[in-house]
Amino acid sequence: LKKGHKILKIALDVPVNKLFDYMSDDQNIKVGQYVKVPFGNRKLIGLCCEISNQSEIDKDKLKLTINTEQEVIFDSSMLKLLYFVSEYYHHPIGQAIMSVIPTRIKNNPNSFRKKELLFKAKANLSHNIINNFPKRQLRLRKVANAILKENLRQSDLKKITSNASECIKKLEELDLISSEIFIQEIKRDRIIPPTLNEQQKNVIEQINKYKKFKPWLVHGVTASGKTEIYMSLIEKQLSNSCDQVLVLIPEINLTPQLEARFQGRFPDKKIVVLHSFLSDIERLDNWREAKNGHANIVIGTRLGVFTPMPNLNLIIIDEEHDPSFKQSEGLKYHARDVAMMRAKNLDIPIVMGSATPSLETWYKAINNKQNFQYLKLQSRAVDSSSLPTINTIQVNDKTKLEISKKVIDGIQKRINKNEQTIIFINRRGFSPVLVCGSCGWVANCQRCSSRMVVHLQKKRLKCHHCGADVKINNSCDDCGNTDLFPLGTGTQKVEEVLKYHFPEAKISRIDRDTTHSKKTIENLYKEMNNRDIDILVGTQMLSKGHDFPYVSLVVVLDADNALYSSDFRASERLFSQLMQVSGRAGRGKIKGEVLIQTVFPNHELFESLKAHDFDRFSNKLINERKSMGLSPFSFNALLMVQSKNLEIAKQFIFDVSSWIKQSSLEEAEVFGPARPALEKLKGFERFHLYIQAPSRNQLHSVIKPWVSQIRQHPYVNRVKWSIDVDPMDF
DNA sequence: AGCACGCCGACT
DNA sequence: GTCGGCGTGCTC
Repeated sequence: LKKGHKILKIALDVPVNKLFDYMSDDQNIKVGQYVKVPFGNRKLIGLCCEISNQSEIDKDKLKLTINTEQEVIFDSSMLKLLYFVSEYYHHPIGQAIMSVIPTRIKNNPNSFRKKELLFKAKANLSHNIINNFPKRQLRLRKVANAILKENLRQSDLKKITSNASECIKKLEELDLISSEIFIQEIKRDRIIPPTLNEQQKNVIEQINKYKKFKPWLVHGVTASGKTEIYMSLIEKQLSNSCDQVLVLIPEINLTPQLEARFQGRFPDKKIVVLHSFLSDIERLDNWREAKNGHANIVIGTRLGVFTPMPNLNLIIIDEEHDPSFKQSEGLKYHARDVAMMRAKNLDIPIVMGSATPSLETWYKAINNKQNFQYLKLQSRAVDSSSLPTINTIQVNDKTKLEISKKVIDGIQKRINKNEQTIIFINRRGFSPVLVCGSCGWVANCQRCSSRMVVHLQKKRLKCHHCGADVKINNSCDDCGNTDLFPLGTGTQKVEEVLKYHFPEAKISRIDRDTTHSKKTIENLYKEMNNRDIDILVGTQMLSKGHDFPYVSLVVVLDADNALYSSDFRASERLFSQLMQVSGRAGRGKIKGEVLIQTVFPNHELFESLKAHDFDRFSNKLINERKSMGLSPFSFNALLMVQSKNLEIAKQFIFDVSSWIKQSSLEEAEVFGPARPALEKLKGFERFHLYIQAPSRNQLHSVIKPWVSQIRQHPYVNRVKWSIDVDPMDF
């Protein structure tokens, strides 16, 4: 090793589970900085993870780094977390690290958001001076007058005249104006915190007793005032100006209202948000505010769990049960579980809240596993709002797709009272498909083994898996018959039936087809709050914690298909969703009612729901899971393999399956290989292999050597494969 | 992953 | 003859 040279261990975005060694003579280089390096015959950007004077690699193979960036991206505690995450989820270290860095830095490490300037008149700028400007320089006068009148934002310059920036330059040369960085004034209407009830106070007091690592589950019915509890805990944690708190929330919940609510509660604290609707540069800006410790409160969706925060001392996870905390592509992490690891590493408390906790968390909490503490809120925070009455409506196979008379009457009653109705359709696996009346042919997707969904008003068929979009044929592909009709209930069809029954009512629909942007969702909430909508028809999106104060009726159609789903989590999800949508009713002063159409009104799920008894149904599910050895009584991983070539996929999955079956006779059970519900997706033939172990340690001790073995398989580069630890959709 | 190398078949 | 298809192997 040359004198003055160091060895850097660098994380690169390549699917090889190791760090790469490079030489550098940069004396100031620090762990966590970005470096550009030659890799093969391309140049890559990577993160310096270790600095050493040793290398296992032949000296003549070691290359020199090209350059390094000043900014330190991750400190050692973040790197420790990322090492752990890479191991836990069996994802290559370099890809794990690189995938959680804001994309903007990767593309252009030196990009900072351009600060907008604000131009101000200096004391010597006066009408007199302006009048003495040369007569011909009308534009200069115009700009000067504007600034004299009031401070001028850079973005407003063009409104005055086209060459305003030249005029500004001139005025600055004449020393008549000054400029400073423009800071958007945020309306900070201080929100006076509501008086807390006894149970809220009790919860807060208990949590505040501990300063060190402790996971808490706050289990409170909808509208029991969980957010106010978070606020109070945050207030306590932010006693110093440099203290930081991380709040993680589900994807759909992050609205400007929430941000405003936090800002109102903490008017003198810096709050930043991190979610997918931000532009890259905004995201980077906010991320940097968190990293340099300026931001006191970081509110983010799942990726937010990887935000560097030097003075983090509390993590809050709202709606802990929400599936959007699990990333399903690339590094398949669960933000809640990563947050647990992070809190443990930092020895700080972590608070999870939900009205319908995930079975896993609930089970851990009530049994104090992993140090978990369980806290329950029994009643709603606002006294006048009581829980809605829940009723089932018996339907049979023939009538289950129709809207029953009781529902129609209920809706009419609300319309008369100027109250609102929400119609919830559990669309999972249920959409209108195109069927041939004479031979029974069904329109399938060409690339996936799924059915095409009918979109009537556009007269098109769409595949909800790959996005394929084709015109509806007027005749059957198989027999040529023209008797094609849509079968099943979709939100559109329900909307049509409702229009027929209530021609005067204002009906809106919320689902994946109507709601691709944040704006439409926000508009919808606005319209609901202005009572511009009478009936809102929608899917799972409706069950995500939004307040609709004028909704007094919630109707659930199509609830049953989850009861006999092959997915063992389907009934947990349905129960949770129904409890959540039920919580949408009667949030204000109006008493709420929930009507559920079902073929099985006596099913335990509906009985528990009617009694608002989460524990009752959860205990039943826990017993089922226990007897079947499912999560949380086992620890699981799912190997997914896909290839355009069926034979290659088959060969690969059967090979690796036989490897693990041989090596894990004692520690784990292996199921499969099997074809998933969607055998073919986007033209790829798919296979799954499911691994189940009685303990976390056993699962990992089986998988770790196996994954290295998989990476040696001759077909590894001919198939797409990945491992999902703690999978959610199996 | 992304790229080069190398081995085959099918073209001006 | 060589162009390009894909299978294989490697990257500090």
